[in-house]
Amino acid sequence: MTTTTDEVNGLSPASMAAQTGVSIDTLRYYEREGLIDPVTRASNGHRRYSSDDVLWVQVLRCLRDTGMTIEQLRRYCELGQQGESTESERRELLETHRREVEAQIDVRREALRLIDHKLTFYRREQA
Amino acid sequence: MTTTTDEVNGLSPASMAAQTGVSIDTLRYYEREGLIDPVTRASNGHRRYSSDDVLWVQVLRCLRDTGMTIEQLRRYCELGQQGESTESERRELLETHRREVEAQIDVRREALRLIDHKLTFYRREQA
DNA sequence: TCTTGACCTGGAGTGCGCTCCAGGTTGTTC
DNA sequence: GAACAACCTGGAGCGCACTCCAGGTCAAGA
Repeated sequence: MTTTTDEVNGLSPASMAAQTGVSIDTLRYYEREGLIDPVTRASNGHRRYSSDDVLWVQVLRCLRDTGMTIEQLRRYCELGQQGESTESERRELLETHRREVEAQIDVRREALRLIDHKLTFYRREQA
Repeated sequence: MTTTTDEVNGLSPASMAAQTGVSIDTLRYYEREGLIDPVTRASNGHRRYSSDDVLWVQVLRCLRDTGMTIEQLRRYCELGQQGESTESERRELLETHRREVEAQIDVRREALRLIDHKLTFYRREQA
């Protein structure tokens, strides 16, 4: 993750992968799928990711990690490209996902209860 | 989910699916994969699920819903079949998964923060 | 000049967890 | 006794999100 002088105009794919935790292949895949705007290139055609790209990929990762699908993310990106008129739809999309994430937390809290119940059983057996 | 008199000796696959939220196909799949002990059969060869089966499938569902893989669940089941001597390993497996679930909750809490941040932005724009 | 390494492209392959299908049996209903 | 519904089996197929691959370009170092 050492930033070389080559990277004054953006991060190399390898550095980007290191910074975001998203593999080079996956970064290219996201770009193909329209989840990342076409990345600027160095003179040799290699990608150079901007700091905005870093922030955006971190958002993507956050949303993916919480179960938003590629399809939904693509929709969200499309709306972003279509300008301000789509803001209310984007907001709705996020609000829907927010409820989804809260539901996921509830499921997991319930799971913890069940696991703890089982664990007290195992611990009793072993005492 | 109406319990017919036919089902005094156990639930039909359809009722089981209704009760657990796990499809008939998936129930068979779990049985094939060793996640459910071979289910008792009616005289015509049809499965009859016991109330213990119901409880167990609910546990399976809970663990699956929180990301435990089929492979891990199979391991857990194998240990269960091998008797008391495996209890400490089962406990470890659950404790590991417990930590996993807590990490999932943390990821989701972070996601909520990010989503809320974005939402305040959209709401400000719209005000 | 040759090699090496990081990257490029389009497209094929992979792993997981189901989900569906064809062809068959059984039991009930008209 | 014909039709229908619910189930059975082994095995094929599917959708998703990557992940890998072959074959190529380019720039820097020995």
